Amino acid sequence: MISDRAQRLLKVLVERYIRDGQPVGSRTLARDSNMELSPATIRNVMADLEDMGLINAPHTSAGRVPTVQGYRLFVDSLLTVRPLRKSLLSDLQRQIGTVSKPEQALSSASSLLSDLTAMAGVVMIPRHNQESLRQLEFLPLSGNRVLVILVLNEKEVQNRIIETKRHFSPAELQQMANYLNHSFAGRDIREVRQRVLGEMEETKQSMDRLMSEAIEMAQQAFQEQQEGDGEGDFVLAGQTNLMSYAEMADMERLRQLFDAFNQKSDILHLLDQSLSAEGIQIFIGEESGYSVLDECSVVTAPYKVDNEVAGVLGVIGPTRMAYDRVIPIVDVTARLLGAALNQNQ
Amino acid sequence: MISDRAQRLLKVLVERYIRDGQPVGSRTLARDSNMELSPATIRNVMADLEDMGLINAPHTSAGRVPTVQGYRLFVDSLLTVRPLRKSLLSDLQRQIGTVSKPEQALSSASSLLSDLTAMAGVVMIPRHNQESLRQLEFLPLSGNRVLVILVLNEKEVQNRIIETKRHFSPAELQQMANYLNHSFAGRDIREVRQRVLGEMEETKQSMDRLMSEAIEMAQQAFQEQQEGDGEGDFVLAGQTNLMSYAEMADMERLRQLFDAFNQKSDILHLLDQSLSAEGIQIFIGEESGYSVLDECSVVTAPYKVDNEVAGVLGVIGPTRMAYDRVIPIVDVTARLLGAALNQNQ
DNA sequence: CGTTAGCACTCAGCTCTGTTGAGTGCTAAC
DNA sequence: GTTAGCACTCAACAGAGCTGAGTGCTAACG
Repeated sequence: MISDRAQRLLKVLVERYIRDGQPVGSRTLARDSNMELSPATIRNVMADLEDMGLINAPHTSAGRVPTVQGYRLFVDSLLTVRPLRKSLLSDLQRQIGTVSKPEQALSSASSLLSDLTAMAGVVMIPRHNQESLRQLEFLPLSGNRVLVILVLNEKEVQNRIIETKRHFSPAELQQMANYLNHSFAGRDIREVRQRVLGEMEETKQSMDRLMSEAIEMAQQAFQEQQEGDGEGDFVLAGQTNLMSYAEMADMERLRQLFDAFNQKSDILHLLDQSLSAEGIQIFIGEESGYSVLDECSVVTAPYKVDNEVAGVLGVIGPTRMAYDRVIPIVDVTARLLGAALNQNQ
Repeated sequence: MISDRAQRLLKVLVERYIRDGQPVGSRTLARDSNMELSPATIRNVMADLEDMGLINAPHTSAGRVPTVQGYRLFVDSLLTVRPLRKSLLSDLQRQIGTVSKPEQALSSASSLLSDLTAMAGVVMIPRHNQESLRQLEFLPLSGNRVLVILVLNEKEVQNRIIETKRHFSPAELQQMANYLNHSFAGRDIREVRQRVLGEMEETKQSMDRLMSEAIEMAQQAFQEQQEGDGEGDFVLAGQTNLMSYAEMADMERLRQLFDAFNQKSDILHLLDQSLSAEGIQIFIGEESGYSVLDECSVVTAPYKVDNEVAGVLGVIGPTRMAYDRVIPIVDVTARLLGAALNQNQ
């Protein structure tokens, strides 16, 4: 339906528009395309492209600008990604690979994304989909409150406060912790959750009263746990980069976007969607479905730890971004971050 | 040196300028001041004020605008703060007082500041100036690395990883932790730090080898501790409010400010200065000494827990802010936050 | 029949222009 | 000391006119 020639011209037009942000006219396109066509011919083709909804003119006598559908076609079948330069690649490797703490790897990945693309870089913090309980500790607080410390996955420490039905002595708490550690240490946390629920029933009468109380406390501890975990979070760098783009110039739109960064929810939903995708995913303009991102594009890639998808990272910028550069950057960063987290854990 | 009449006029001028952001001319001022003076007289007075460096005119035939010194005089001796309305006060009390977790109190204080003032609200997270060690735990990791868990002040949990000289068995680690808990539990953390250093020397040969190794590890654990602690941090809300002020309109200035929020260092230094002050502190424009804040004013107040200054909170906005409203808001919020943290701990 | 040149037309953006209104400083009179 | 009057300044706005980039349409060309 869409001729080869028209596609080639669309490609040149989009590239040109991405390069300097001005609507592209027929003469410019004729020169740029190296196709030995006169501007008049180009104009005919452009009229066709406009009918197809791939480009449009901001006003009667301006050049043409790609529409969302135009970008889509461009990204899906016209784009030639340019591979990263060797030197840049080893730079990246050094900067992500050499950090000691995993949180550092995340934030440096985020900064790198934002630096390299001059846009905003986001890295969703990994949700370990397999968390094994290593050790559990109870410490008494004032009243009936107890501080629970959970050590997960070798070296991750989490803590929360639970309210118990009666007061427990330090010795009792110690005993309960011993029992729970003995029964559950080394198991996956989801398994623990389930077994705790199961044992609740089972031990109601049959067992030592203290043990069944221990199970009850464990249930509380792990239940809240789940909630705090699902919240999710991400590391962001370079929002301010977005301020320089003319497309974002009107304060109101930018403000909404910044607010979204703070509230995180919309952005998180979008990243969540990308979790299940295999490789690079691109949301152009309104495609994302979140109105805050209306004149933005988002390029994401999941990263893997232990061959399991652990999280997503990506870049947020104006629709008119250099996809050919951004895509490999996001891709490579995802791989490198996965590798760094793997080796480092 | 500066006549009473001139002061009264300066006050009206500043108030007027704060109200609607336009340079104030002699006719307006004559009307506003209710002083039965003609514009011509006012002009004479204004010329005097300009000579004193308290106001100036953006261009030849515009009205006058307060200078930094003008604001200073206004804030220091002319300002009449308007007390908060009863209803607002009880609103505040409800919103800060009823949260369960201390972190929630901090972030809700920050949001309240930003909502009420329509500017950016900052709350420095409290640095407990007295941290007592409650319990310490060592867990072996791969290689010679050990995970240290510190429980401070009843319910605060911190953890870090240290590298040991040789490999320790879990039993050894347990023994060392027992020893350290026995010797140091309940003591102030700074005291622990000092005593650890002292005992190092003392125990070098005289004691059990394991014990002296324990001391060495403790030193590592607490030393890094200090560093992580001094970093400081704050909760911020409502940066985007700043985008609506005409004063901040030029992107570059705003961008610098946002970057400062991210890097936090400049802002933290400023807040640090306010830690030692008794009550409300006000930095107007360049007074702060940090060029990012050049056209901003910062109003801060320390808040107390246990009658000891625990942290600082405040508001950042354009120099032209409604000081008479902002000051009581910051003041009351500081008190309420202190009360909330007190009762809740 | 696809391609091209030519032509009339549109429109954003710029500069130049004059006008208006708010404000000033100065001087002389009250 | 206070005020009225006057000449002057200047930002802001609106209108006019020009330019350059671009368009759609039509008719001619290979």
